[in-house]
Amino acid sequence: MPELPEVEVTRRGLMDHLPGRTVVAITVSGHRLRTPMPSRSLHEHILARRILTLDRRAKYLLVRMDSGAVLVIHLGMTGKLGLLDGGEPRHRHDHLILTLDNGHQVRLNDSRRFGAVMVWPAATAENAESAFSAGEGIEPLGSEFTAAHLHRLADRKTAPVKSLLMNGRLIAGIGNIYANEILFASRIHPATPAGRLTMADWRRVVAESQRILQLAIATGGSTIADFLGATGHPGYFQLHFQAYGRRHLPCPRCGQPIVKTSLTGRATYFCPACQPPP
DNA sequence: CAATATACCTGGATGC
DNA sequence: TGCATCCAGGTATATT
Repeated sequence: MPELPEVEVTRRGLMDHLPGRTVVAITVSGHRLRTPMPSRSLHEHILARRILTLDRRAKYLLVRMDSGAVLVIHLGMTGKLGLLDGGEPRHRHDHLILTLDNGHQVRLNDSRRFGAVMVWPAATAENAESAFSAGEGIEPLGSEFTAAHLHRLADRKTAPVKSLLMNGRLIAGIGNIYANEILFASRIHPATPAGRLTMADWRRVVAESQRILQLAIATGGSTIADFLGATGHPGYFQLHFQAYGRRHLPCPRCGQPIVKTSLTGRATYFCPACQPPP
């Protein structure tokens, strides 16, 4: 579910309520997510600690504790972080529950269990974070995200430009929905070999990525099945979709029916007229 | 090294 | 209504 905008919306929602709070109880489900739930580390390094702030890197949320330890949460495909009053019954697929000193709870609910929870203990957190961050791509809303940089990244690459946009080791946070939307707005066919894009193409990709991701954040992210921000509000960016999920519907620009294909195993939507094949 | 396949899971939609 | 099948926002690993 969640790509960069949904994770950022979640982060902002939690920022209003978590900093300053102390974690007074931790409950985990018996299940493993993409990685085993680090129950021991959670109790050793997160329990009884105060939350300082929350950051985001790629699609990961970093919850920074006053001890210097960091709780890292990834939402996978179906993960949601919700803020609850507390006292509510445990729900199916609640895999991590942090109870705060004001009685409220933060719950990670993830039916498909593709999410992940990790803990970086204070003693090694700096190294862990550098290593982690080095493995993630550049931030689309950061200063490194320039046409020149992308042009260099794509040099001589024959993989489809859509795959490059979605390759988290090169570019962080762009998943299937936003890759489709960005390429539609940039008028670039998703299957175009990445190395064939011109500087002018990349300038459009940069501008449209920033515009679309920021608009998505401002509208609360995309709610397709059941994404809710931390405060329980749905997102509305799906109302702005121009291509994603619109097979057979008219292209908002020229009226031709949107086509759906599969690229690298992912659903791919585009307008055959506005995004001519390479 | 790059492209592709597969695996991890549940649940909703669709079709018979 | 029941059952089988397909599909889904992500990512790591193995295999060509």
